Amino acid sequence: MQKETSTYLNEVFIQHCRERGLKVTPQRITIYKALAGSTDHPTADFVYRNIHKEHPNISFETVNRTLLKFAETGILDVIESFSGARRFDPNLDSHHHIHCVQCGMIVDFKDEQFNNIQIPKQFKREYKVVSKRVVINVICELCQSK
Amino acid sequence: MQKETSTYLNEVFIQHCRERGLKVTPQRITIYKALAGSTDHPTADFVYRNIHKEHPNISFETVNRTLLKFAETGILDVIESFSGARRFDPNLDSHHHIHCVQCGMIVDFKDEQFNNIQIPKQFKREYKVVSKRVVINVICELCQSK
DNA sequence: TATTATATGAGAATTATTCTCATTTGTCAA
DNA sequence: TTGACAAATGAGAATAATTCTCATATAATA
Ligand SMILES: [Mn+2]
Ligand SMILES: [Mn+2]
Ligand SMILES: [Zn+2]
Ligand SMILES: [Zn+2]
Repeated sequence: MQKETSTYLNEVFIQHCRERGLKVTPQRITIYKALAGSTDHPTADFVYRNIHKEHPNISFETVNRTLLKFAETGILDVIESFSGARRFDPNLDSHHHIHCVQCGMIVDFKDEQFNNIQIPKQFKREYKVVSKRVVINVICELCQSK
Repeated sequence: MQKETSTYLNEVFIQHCRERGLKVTPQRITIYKALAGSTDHPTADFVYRNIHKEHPNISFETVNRTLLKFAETGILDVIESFSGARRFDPNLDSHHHIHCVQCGMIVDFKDEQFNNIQIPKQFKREYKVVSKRVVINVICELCQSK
């Protein structure tokens, strides 16, 4: 079962790469698996440290470049951050974010109504919309209790 | 008229500082004036370079610290960015952003309907809302033409 | 299996941000 | 007005985040 899931992920990923002209390297497979299905919003450093235990030979440089390459080819998104490190988002479904302004935690939420948000008419011609999202800045429970 | 506007701005700013326990320094006045009424979304470096021509004695460190202090005390906002440098927003009115994913340009837009966006019920108790905004990621006209 | 374009890893370079500390200055009370 | 003093400033160093360079390795293909 574990094995089958893994095999399935591999196949999905290989397909992704083929379609985008990316070589299927062990490093990329590792990084992809670390992110697939996650609703985290990690930094490159976070991904690196996460996989480092199991794969100590993958360099930070490769992790970072791979994440950027994945973003470039639509395998994941670069999302808004409030300075500090760049944040990646492996969840490509249309969704919105709750963002704690103190600790930087980002939580997904779904909302059909918000998905239908349209760019104002006056900007429609000028700008080609890539994506859109509601971002709610909050102080999370943990940060409130400090 | 120019003079009166300037005097008025000074008074508003002095009031701001008094209410927040900030000392009114020439550096802070300069930085405040450079931002007041602007709908830009500058980085600290941009603000620094802007005022440097006229005020070559103000250090980058002071500009940066002042912007952070202003953000801390509600004189301006730190807004979402997509990596690179932190972006500030002197426009405190409730508004939304169109953000070019190529050049980083950010344009304000107003929308009554979007202002009424509520945090989903299930999160209301857990998170204290600080602000909320629609962010529309686009490719701007200029970037499209490249 | 040989070719080749692409990817990787190490280290250096660059950019952005924060820290430290000696000095200066705004504020306030006398 | 004039100190006293807490806060602010500026210079430089330190740290964090990102990108670049280039020699080597490797996936894809024919
Ligand atoms: Mn997300
Ligand atoms: Mn704005
Ligand atoms: Zn938090
Ligand atoms: Zn643009």
